Amino acid sequence: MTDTPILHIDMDAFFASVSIRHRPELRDVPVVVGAGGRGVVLSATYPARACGVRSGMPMRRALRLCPRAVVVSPDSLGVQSVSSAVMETFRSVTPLVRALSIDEAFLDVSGAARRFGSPEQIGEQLRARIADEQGITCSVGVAPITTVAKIASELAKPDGLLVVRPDEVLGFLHPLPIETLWGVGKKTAARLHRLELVTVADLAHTPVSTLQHALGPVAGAHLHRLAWGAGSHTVTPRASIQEPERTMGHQETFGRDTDDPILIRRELLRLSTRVAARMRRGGVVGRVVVITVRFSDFRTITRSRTLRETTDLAADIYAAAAELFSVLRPRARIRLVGVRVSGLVAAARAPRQLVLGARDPGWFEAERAVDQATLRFGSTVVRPAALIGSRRP
DNA sequence: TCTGGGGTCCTAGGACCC
DNA sequence: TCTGGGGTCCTAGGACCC
Repeated sequence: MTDTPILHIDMDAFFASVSIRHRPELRDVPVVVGAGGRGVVLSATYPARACGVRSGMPMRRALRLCPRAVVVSPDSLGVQSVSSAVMETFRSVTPLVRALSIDEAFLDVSGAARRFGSPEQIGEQLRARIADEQGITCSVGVAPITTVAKIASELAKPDGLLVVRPDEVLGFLHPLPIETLWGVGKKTAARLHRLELVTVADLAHTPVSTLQHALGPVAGAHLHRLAWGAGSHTVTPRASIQEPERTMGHQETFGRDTDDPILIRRELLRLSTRVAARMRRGGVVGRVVVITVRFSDFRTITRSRTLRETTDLAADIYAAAAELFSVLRPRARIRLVGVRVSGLVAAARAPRQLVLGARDPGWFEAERAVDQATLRFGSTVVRPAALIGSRRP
């Protein structure tokens, strides 16, 4: 046992680093990863950041700030396979790995001390291995609790490692600005600033009731605990069968705002088809269909419908999505539509209801055949008739 | 400077049931 | 006649994270 067993490991500028690995001549050039047109910056190398480019920024603005930047499309990079390889490297040290996103994970290394050394040594070994095997750098936070390890890795960036020992936790946390805490974004920070709270110490020494009044009972109590160094002392890997993802969805911004209902319905069908295929691949079914509509003024609404039975069929998902859209009667032009299914459960565990007049089982067969054909021949081979010959605007 | 796409979790009101 | 309290589900929106 060690007293600082939690590692948080975070790749440095992940997408941008992978693009440099592919094209070493870009090493000292500003590189911006993202889609063109109306996209935003996914990731930028440090030379690009020196020009003021930040992730989340509209691409157009980034290129205005840094006209000589090289733009790389994220699709071409194969980041998923790099991510999988990195996670495998983590698992070679401990089974207690929890991926938080494509490029970061928590590790509990308390059981790995005898084979690999102290948490700090393990962190350095993993950094060296990832640099060696993947050609990218990462940063590591080492702490007794998850929340603190996460902050430590952020402060260690780029290409660093930071250890926070148990007796250092409060001394480490309290001088930090409140925005550093996980879950404190723009709006929450603004509310706290109105109470003249600036540092984590300020937060810690404010009565819980005051925070709850400002932020709500759950968020207020949660932040107060975080300010006193609360967090998990261990890491539970996600067991995909018992704990499937809770929602799955896709959305897409049109190249140009539109009010053409045929175009919009066609897009809803395309998105429904993608979501359903992914659900079947993941072995999940769901009951709640949610559509998202974003208007040209960026106002965004959602509409949802709970189905009588769970499904993983595009036909069901699209039927609900189209029905939800048809009652909207939007007046403004539309910028984006999305389709999402929530209330997901593992298909094997879903209650099988025998309903009178139940759906023709032919649908199951048809959509599974599509899955098979797609697997063998690619996604353009089989698709709904309404999508044939269509190009997105 | 005109703002992506993938998610998670919380809140709050109303329906409905006991 | 003017009135309860709790629990759960559904729906919509919002904040946040990467």
